[in-house]
Amino acid sequence: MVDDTAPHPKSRGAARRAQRRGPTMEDVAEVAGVSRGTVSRALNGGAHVSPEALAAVHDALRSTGYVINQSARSLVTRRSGAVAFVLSDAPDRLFEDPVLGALMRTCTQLLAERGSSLMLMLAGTPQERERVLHFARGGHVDGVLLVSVHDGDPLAAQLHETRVPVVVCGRPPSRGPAFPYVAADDRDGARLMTRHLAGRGRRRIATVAGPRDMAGGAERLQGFRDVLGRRASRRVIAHATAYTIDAGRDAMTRLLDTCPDLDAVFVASDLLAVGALQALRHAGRAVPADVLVGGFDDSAIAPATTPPLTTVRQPLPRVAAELVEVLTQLIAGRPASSRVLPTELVLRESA
Amino acid sequence: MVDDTAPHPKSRGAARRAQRRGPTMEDVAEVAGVSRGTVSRALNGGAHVSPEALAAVHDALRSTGYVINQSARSLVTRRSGAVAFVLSDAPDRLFEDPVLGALMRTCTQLLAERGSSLMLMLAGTPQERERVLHFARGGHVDGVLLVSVHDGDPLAAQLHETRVPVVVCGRPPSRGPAFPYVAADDRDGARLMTRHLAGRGRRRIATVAGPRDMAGGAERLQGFRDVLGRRASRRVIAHATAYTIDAGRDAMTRLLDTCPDLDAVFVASDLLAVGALQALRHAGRAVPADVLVGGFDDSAIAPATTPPLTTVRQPLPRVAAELVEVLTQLIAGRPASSRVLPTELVLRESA
DNA sequence: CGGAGCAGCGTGAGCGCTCACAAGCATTGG
DNA sequence: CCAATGCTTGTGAGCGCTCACGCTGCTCCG
Repeated sequence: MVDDTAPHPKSRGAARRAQRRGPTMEDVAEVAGVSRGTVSRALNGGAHVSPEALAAVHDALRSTGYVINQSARSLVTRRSGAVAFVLSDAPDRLFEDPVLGALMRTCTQLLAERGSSLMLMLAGTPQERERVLHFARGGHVDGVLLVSVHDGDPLAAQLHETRVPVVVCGRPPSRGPAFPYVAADDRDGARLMTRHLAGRGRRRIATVAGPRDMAGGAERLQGFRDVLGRRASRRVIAHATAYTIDAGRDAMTRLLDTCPDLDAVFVASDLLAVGALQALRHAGRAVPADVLVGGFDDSAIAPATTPPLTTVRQPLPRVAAELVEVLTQLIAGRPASSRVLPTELVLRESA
Repeated sequence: MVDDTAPHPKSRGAARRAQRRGPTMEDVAEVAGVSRGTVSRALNGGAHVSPEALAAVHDALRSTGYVINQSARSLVTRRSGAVAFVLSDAPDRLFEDPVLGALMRTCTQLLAERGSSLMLMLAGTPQERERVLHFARGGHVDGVLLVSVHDGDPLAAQLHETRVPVVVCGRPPSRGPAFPYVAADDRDGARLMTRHLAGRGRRRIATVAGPRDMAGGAERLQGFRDVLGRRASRRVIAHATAYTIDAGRDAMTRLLDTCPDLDAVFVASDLLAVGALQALRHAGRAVPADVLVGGFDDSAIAPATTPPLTTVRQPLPRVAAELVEVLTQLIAGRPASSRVLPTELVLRESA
């Protein structure tokens, strides 16, 4: 025997009711003894609703276990309630860097407080980029948080055309579209660290700089130069090809080659510094005795290196907060401007 | 018939065009010279559509720049096209562990291939958990990927009541709801490592086990015991309180206290091992000369420790693939069973 | 004391899509 | 040569919500 209460695959019409779909606004209205419109108003801030009606609606909400149908709402409001967190870097980045994790986590939290959700999207390949664009154009997301943008990234320009609100995390390339951005003060942070290194009496200070095609790295290098002036010769600068441990090791190895007498090194990110420490150890240089090492980010890995890494703290929670704030403003149609947040030196044992 | 120049009281048509909303399916249909229905069919697999109509629709799609309105579609299909990636652990976890990053990345990619997106949701606090439940009940997500579940996590049971498809990553608690899960073979991996340690002639082998309230950790401990038998006394086991560097350091410190003569240690995760290495260094024990250290996960940090960490590889890309596969099956209404994937030993210098 | 103004509420008209249905047409077999 | 069959297509009816509008009944001022 077939249990006729079981949802039959074909008979949509009638069985639909039988199928457990949640209560609708109409159901809530009936229970509360008001109309759909009043329930809707109550749900959206409660303006122009009498206290009694409001209370009745809230009771009904609870007793029916009503959950709003976001699709129906989005259909008319044209707001999806979601934000894309777009990683335009090579996918490996997410794989390693704790900074990204921290950022995502805080953004997710703050977005949730505002009733929005975070959609993770990768944009490393052309197809992935096309998908992001598609989402933006189709209104599947209300805004985009663009993370780790390289110079010449085609996504930024294309995103600009969709007219979807975009905020960039970190300083964006100078020649891309002028999106508002939120960044730590990379240049000043680099100055802080370089000054610290010089202040410890080191004479031959080198740097492992970030990838050439990322604006944040350029800022950090500039800060380094600000302090060292002409002493910041080519010889003491090695560019990493990416923000990874391996790239840090490679760059440090090159540096030891071009500048064997270095006695301090400012490394443009903690992850790079992990690699740099490896290279130094491999070369038999003691840290901090022979060589002082300073990182950047104060990511979760910094206290765990050998020796613990002296670094420059990016106020990541604040970066996330401002990112969400700026994007929220933009989504609400209000203009918003870029923000640069102060950094601070965190002293540990490596320098 | 209808005089379209006549000012119809509610003539939205004209105003709509003025508002620059994207083209709708109706627009595409008009351009293609077919009906809405045909466009819809063409978009959804193209069954029962003539080749000519299909071609016309595709041209029209391109020329109009049409993007489907996901809300409208979801409203009727009751499919959101999104999956929640729920982190039920303390938020810090995401902050640190590269394993999670790798998992998220691969899941995002694979989900995208299937036309779905990944929503990151935290579930550390009661409010956050409520939000996840709300999403599940409201159909805002088609399914849930539940990561790092503790024993007694209330979310799992509540999620079960919503009848939303759920897949657990890692072995779930034994007494929770019986969701399908995808996990690495923790027990066998632990055996592999323990045998390796014993095979190198070490006599006093200890272990830093995972938190007591997580099933995966229990499995790893069991594998350790399988090999060591009665030698796996209480004295050689220290439980970490979480999968973090700090917890690893603490546990290792305790271990050195209760079992000063240990000459090898199996640490239940790479992140814990980073902490353990610190503690050993601090205690003046050389690795691997005095103490062999074996980790678990083969996360991005493993090759970067000092010395590079010998560990057990979890096939993370496969875990992610199976996770997505199982969830897809479940969402399609097909039953799916749990999967346990093989692990392998990765030899580096620490053991 | 009458009407303007307004808060509170209900109603109708969609938002853009999918799905069932029926109609149209070509193909095939009896 | 017509009925039966199957493929292709168009159409109507919503999915559950918001929003503009209009109605009611009250307050308040001229």
